[in-house]
Order: sequence, then C-alpha cells, then structure tokens
Amino acid sequence: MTEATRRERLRAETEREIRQAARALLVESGRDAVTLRAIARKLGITAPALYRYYDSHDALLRQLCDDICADMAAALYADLAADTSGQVGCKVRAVCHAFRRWALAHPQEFALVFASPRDPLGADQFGSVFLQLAGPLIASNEDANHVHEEVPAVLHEDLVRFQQVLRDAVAEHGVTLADEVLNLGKIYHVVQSWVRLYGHVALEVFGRFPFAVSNPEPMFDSMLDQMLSDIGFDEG
Amino acid sequence: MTEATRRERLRAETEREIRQAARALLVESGRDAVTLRAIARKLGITAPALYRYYDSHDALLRQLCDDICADMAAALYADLAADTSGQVGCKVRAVCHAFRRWALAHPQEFALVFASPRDPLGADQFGSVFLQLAGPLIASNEDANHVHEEVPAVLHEDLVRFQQVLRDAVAEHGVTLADEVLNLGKIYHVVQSWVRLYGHVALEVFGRFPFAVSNPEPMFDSMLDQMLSDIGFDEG
DNA sequence: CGGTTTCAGTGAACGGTGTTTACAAGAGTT
DNA sequence: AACTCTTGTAAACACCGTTCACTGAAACCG
Repeated sequence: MTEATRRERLRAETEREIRQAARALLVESGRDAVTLRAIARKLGITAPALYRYYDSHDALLRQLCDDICADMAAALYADLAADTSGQVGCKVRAVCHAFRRWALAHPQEFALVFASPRDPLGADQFGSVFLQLAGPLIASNEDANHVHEEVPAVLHEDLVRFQQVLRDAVAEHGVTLADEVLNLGKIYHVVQSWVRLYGHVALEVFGRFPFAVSNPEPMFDSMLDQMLSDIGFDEG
Repeated sequence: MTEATRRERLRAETEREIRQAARALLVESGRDAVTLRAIARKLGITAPALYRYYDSHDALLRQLCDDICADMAAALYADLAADTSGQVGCKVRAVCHAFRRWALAHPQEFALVFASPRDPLGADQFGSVFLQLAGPLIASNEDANHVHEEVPAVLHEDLVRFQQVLRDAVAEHGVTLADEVLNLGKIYHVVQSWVRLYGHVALEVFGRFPFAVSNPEPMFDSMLDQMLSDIGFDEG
C-alpha cells in the first residue's frame, strides 16, 4: 500500500499527467507548442493551476528535459540488455545503434536536449547516462588494452580528470579499473567517439549532411567500425 | 548613381534595417526574442508594417537564416584568404578553425542554422559554402592522393553522388578533377571529417561534452591532425 | 498641371501566450 | 465545528502573430 495520503496521491497523479501532456505536445508539434495553456487544456484545468506544480514555463521545460533524458537512458539500457552476446564490442555497437534509433524516432526531444545553447538543461542526467554506459563497457574490455598511443601533453589534464570521472562511475558498479585498461590514449578515443557519434546522429536528425544520403545506416555502421577499432575493440 | 527610384531605395533601406534588427535581437536574447513587434519597435514602426516585407514571422526567420549563412561564409572565406601559406593543409586547418571560432562567437546563430529539426532552412546556402570550400581545397591537393582505401560497397552509390556534387562545385571554379585525386576513399573521409568537425563544434557550443573540458582548443587541434591525416594531407 | 494608382505604414481587433492576483471551495487537522 | 492548507478558478496585464480597413504621400499618366 502507498504510504502517501490521498492528497499526495492526487498531486503526484496530476504532476504525472502534466509531464505526459507536455511530452505529447512536444512530440506532436514541437517545442513551441509546449504551452502552459495547451497543457492545462489537455488536463481540463486552467493555466494558472500549473503554477501549483512548476514555478514557471521554463522550469516545466527543464523538467521535460530531465524526463526525456531518463526515458532515453531507459531505452538505451533496454537495448543494451537485449544484446545477449557476451562480446563487449557488440554491446557498444548495440548502444550506439540504440542512440541513433532513439534520436531519429524522437527528433523534437533530441533537439530540445542536445541542441539548445542553454546552461544546464538535462546535462547532469545525460552525463550520468553516458558515464553509466561507457564506463562499465570500457571496463569490461580488459583484454583489448593494446591502444596506448601518445596523446598531446596539453590534453593530459582534462583526460586525467575524465579518467577519474569514469573511474568513479565504474566504482559505483563495484568495479575497480587499472590504469593499464583505462590509459589516456583510450580515454581520448572515447571522447573522440562521442564526438563522432553525436556528430553523425545530429547531422542526420537535423538533415545537415552536405549531400542527400540515401541510406545513412551503412555509413553509421562504417563509422562505428572505425570507432571501435580506434578505441581498441576487436572487430566482430 | 543608383538606377533605383526613390521608393525602391527607401524600401531596400527598410528591409536592411529589418534584417539588422532581427539579427541583433537573436544575438542579444535568443531565438524567442526575434519578434515581429520587437523588430518593429527597433525601427520605430508598427508590427503590421513588416507584412509589407515578409509574408510571415516564419518567412522572416528563414531570411534570417540565409543572412547568417551568408555572413558565416564571408567570415570563412576571409579567414581562408588570410592564410598566405601556399600549403593546402594549412588552408583546410584555417577554415576549420574559422568555423569553430565563428560558432563559438555566434552560438545563437549556430543553433538556429545548424540545430533545428526543420526542412530546408539555410540548407542550400550552407551546402554551397561547404562545397565551395571543400571542393577547391581537395582539388588543389593533387600530390596527396595516396589515400585509396576500400569503402563498403553499400556506400558507393551515395559517395559517387557526392563525388559528382563536388566535381560540379569545383568545375564552377574552372578546375577539372581526375578520379584519381577524388577517389571514393577520400570522399568518404571528407564526409567523416564533416561529421567530426560538426560534432566537436556543436558539442562545444552546446556544452554537451561528457566532462568539463578546460581548454577545448588543443583537443580540436588534435582532432584536426587526425582528420587531415585521414583525408590524405601531409602533416604541416 | 490634375487625377489616379500604388504602396508603406497605422490603429483596432482577434485569439493566442506567460504570469500575477484575489478569491472560492474542498481536504486534512485539531 | 473551527481552522488551516492546498488546489483550483476567474480576471486582468502585457506581450505575441496576424488580419483588415484605412490614410497619406509618392509615383505615374494624360
């Protein structure tokens, strides 16, 4: 049984409906359609009532971003779990494909979360998703630590910091990483992989490839091949 | 002297002021601040007057996108011309740096043009900029055609089409390209370079790197090094 | 020159938006 | 039963895109 009082249950229910309505409006008609009055209309209430739940329209949009990130994370985890091959390379590939698939299926959400020149947005949420996914995957790839190139010294400071962030993320899963498996060269390639992954997906979602690509999926696959090879995963 | 009548001159002047006001609003306060009424206020006229110049708010935004693309193109050309080293690799590097610098200096414009899930937007404008820049640069790099890797057969169709687009773009400059210098492997790397260039710049502008990068420029430089090496330019 | 057309700009209006305020009415508490 | 806390309302304000009837001056023409 729920410990919450009747009022608390009703409030939670209304808040859920608000988020749901906001999400539906975003998906159906884009960011500009996520209007306090439109949301209220969907719930059969008036706009000012929403101020009992959110301080402003902006705050509601921020919440929407967090919800989107959480949903995306769930989708990525699901696709990751669906990959039953023991191979780590396959898992990485599965997650990357899931990210592309999610972005193409949710262009409005993608644009809101990943392409707004705003301060925090869903930054925290997303960062954790990336770390939760990338960290353990890299960690589990112990046998492919032959990547040991030198990276420019100027990058060391940032890469060491990211190394620590990754180590902490993995530690929450109860795994400890050796410097050998998580060397700076690999860290660098992880960042570069995120650049390419994001670049391809954003270009595809926003239609900004320099020419019409009839079927971008093979190009994405080809890019993944090189990414995985760069990062030190065996082909497969 | 101008052939235009007095009325035509005044109209052109007003139109220029409209674009200028719209641009200022975008830069100062973001996309949502580019309002017909706010523009009119800046010109000392009323909002409906703007309908004598643009069919709708949307049409005005589209024009704004075109203006931004044109300005960016001018900035890139200027930075390209400023590079007096004869080396093609240096020119490519200069243009890439110019693109990053422009994006960081104009985040709102970048977001509007490059990160909206809309149909054409400034697509034509931008595409031409990319082609005008990339085509001649690749063409002039005749001695570095040692890149001749195999690309997946599924990509051939698209790459051949892009090859033709590039060839046409270069032809307008009076240069004819041999298949040897513009082979599919190189074409593929050009596309991949655009993915990485766009990915890095967008991530930096939108603050979506998975960790705080204290000084992204060296990372950008490092990426350029690999890009140029992939594409077949000599180090320099 | 006088008459007519063209056209940039106005003011009022409509329905939409975020937000604030004062107020009502029910739920929970004592 | 009396009181408080919470959730909603209605009205209002200022802003938005857009339309429409209208004005006044510039441009054109006989």
